[in-house]
Amino acid sequence: MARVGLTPDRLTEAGAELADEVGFDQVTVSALARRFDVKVASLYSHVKNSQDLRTRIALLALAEMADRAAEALAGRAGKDALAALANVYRDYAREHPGRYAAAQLRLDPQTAAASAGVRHARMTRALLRGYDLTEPDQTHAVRLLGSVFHGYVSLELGGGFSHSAPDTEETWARILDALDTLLRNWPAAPTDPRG
Amino acid sequence: MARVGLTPDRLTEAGAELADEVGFDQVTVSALARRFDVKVASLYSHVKNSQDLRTRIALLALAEMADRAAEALAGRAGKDALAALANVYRDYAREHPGRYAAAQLRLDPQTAAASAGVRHARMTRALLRGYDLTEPDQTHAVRLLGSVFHGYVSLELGGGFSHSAPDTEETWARILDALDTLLRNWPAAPTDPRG
DNA sequence: CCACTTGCCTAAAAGCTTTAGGAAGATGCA
DNA sequence: TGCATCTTCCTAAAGCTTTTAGGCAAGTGG
Repeated sequence: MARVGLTPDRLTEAGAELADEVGFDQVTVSALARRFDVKVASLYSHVKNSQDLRTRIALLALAEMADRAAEALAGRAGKDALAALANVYRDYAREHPGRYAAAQLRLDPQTAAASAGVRHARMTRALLRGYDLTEPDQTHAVRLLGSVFHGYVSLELGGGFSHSAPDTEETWARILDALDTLLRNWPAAPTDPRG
Repeated sequence: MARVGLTPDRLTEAGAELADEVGFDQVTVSALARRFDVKVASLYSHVKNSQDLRTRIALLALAEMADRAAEALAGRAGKDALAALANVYRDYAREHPGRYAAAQLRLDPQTAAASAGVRHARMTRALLRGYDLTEPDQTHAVRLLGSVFHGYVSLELGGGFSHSAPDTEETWARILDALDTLLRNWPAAPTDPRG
């Protein structure tokens, strides 16, 4: 009785909040039921199982980040755009660590293809149009940017850079500088080992 | 009866193998007990709890990677050393995905300080002595390398680069090239926004 | 050979996941 | 309004994991 009004979307949203509060791997069907003050089994009418719930949270996070990225990129080009996109990821991870962790969830190919992940790839490619890269190199650059953004954000979030002296703000700025320089002078052909 | 000869080290090693086979997050005290054909409670004499087990696996992975890195760096400098170190991480992650995942486990500061993590940091710094970087920049470069290595490896491992056209081998080579170039011409001061 | 330590065991409580089937609230149609 | 139906949430129950407490037997040392 006293229907609470559960829906897959409400559960996903609440699951995302829970993830940000206690960590993505602590998101459990039980915890979510507790949060709605409802019996555990009730959730299984709205969500297939635990994995399904986690996948939905991942998709939500990817979509939210893509929305932010699209807004940040609008009207920007070159280094401005680079910094804007990079900051979207970093800021999102800081504001929503659980959601960010969710976005790293390995999705099966079909789900991934239907996710906002493809928007991310497209936006990174769009950003690179501000630099002079032809096709094979553009893909390499997309992958480099993805690696740096994800690697930096996850190391920073995991405390990998704590305690050390120059603050991470400074490092972040310098890395964006470096990436911009690199993209503007992308080393052409595979260089000879004895360069 | 029939003592199996459990020790913390044997459990850790077996846990690492299990992680590589079924994924780090599937490493459970129960599964490990099954593997030794022993009752679950028996493991609790050797390992404090589930978290303790996971931490031990993480420390093992960090140490193994550090050993490989030390060997790979011996006698190398410059781009050779850069590629050698980078490949240690990439190869380790491919050979031991579960252990690599374990190495990302967030450790509490004390444990982290006593781990092989500090050797990794030292080796990256040593590698950078082959390039001309003075102190604040050196730290920035350490963080950049850490980000790229970790980011690339984890995206590649997670299938983030699958399906696309230029193969990842090629991209990896180009990224190492790019990093080498970047480190040799590290952009000096914070550049002006309108560079 | 006896005392002691250690290693693995049984037992049990507590939490999470998932399925099956029931009952009350909402909805739709006459 | 009245009744059938569907939906939402519930109880019950089985299975798995974690963790603690206490017991017996296998090695170890004197």
